[in-house]
Amino acid sequence: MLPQGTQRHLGKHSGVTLSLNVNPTVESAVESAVDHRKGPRRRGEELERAILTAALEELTEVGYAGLTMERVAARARTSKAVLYRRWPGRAELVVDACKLRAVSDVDVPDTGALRTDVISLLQQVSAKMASALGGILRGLIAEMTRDPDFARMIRERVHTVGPATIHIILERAVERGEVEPWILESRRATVAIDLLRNQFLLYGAPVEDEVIRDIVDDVYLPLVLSPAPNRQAERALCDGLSS
Amino acid sequence: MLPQGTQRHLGKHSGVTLSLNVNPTVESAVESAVDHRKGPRRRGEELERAILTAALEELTEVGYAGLTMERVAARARTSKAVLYRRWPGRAELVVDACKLRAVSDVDVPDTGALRTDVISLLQQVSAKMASALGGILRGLIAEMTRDPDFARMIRERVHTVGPATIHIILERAVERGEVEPWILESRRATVAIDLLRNQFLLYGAPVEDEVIRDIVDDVYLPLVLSPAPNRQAERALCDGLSS
DNA sequence: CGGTTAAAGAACTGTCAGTTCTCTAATAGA
DNA sequence: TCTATTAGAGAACTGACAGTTCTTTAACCG
Repeated sequence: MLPQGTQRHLGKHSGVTLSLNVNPTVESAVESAVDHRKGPRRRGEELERAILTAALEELTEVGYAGLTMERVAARARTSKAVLYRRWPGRAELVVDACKLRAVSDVDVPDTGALRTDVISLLQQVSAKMASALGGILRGLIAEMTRDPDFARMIRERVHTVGPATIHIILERAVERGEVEPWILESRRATVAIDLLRNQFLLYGAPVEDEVIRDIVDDVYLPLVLSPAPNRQAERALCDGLSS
Repeated sequence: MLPQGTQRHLGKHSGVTLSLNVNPTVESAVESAVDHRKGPRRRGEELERAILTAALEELTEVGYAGLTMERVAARARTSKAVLYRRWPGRAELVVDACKLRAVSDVDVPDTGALRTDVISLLQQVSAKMASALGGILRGLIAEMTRDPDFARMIRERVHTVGPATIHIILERAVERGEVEPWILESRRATVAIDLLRNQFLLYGAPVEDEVIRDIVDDVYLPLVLSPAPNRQAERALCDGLSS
């Protein structure tokens, strides 16, 4: 309505009003209707934690696409300007929020056999997808798909499930002689995680144990295990051991 | 500012203004400043095609996430209300726009051998991803990831690359004896397309022929071809045939 | 205590979703 | 041809939000 420049003039008008200390009743009435800036303020880490926590709560409720700076600020009971002093935009804020919560962290299984390692890993990831984090993950994966820059940011700054974890598992399998070393450089290495992600995105969570075993036994193990004279017999032996 | 109800009153005021036909100069000045509703109008299919074309152009320039009803309407030189008379929201408009352009259509290859069929299909898809459609595809895949309802809408109403096409190819391979019938029901069937999509989403377009051959020869064929006494010898034979 | 920094809140401009209203170009039917 | 109906085009509206600027004043430090 009025140009931005005239705000200063209005501020001076407020100053004039505040000079009416001779009548406390009038001053309180004016202040109550206009300005609420008095009160305890947070600074530094305490404030940032409150903001990141609010962001995570918004992520859980509305996903990445639905998250707004305005609502994060309101939830954290701070002002948008405070957010923009620290984070240039939504993406950076969300990345930091995910780091706080360790959204993507999993334990590296070490069961002594490749099959059970991979099944354990996929089960961990599936459980995470089925938790309150599932919606966050879906939104993050979608945004990574849409925006390669965001994907890079997440990969660089947030530890992600995938290549790193699966490679550790495969390295151990190589040491045990279950897998040949060239598999580590092959596209085959990450197929299990690729298919699990696919399943999650197409059919939602939870991904049942049966599906996980199918991915591992039907697709992944035939791809990565060292050649054997009779593959079907080997599979039957694995099934027997797991029962 | 004023309640919606008072619009009617303003309209009546306009009517009063238009009654000043006795002075054409005054009327032209008032009309030029107020209302531009005179002029030829499109109806039916011509109008819908203009809208869908505008939507496709916006999709190409800004992707799904950046597309707005307001800008589609402006680009099609129509009003938002006209859009909302036909489509409840963005998603439905975009789905119809993609149908118009046959965004996802590919020809089903029939080369006489599974390997060359699959390579041809993946090359077709890769070329499409590298075209102006690549950005549209990226945006659509992201939105399908984010919103399962949107994914269902796309799958039901737009012919999509993937399961259907690969199944036709596999059925022919079954008839030729290259593939056993149980593969059609297995998760293995769609692994090639899954990995191609992965490659596109992680590393962009184009997906090089070398990568496609890697996906097919290293991962897919070992998974789906009928067992043979010596797989390596068979692979060498295929390589020889393609040279 | 005084000066500086930055938090909290207000206010601003512009864009957009979704909606309602008005004027009037098309169309259909008598 | 005329009349009534439909719907297109544009205007205007409310509310939400991005990003920004300004003001007041709570913290903090020397």
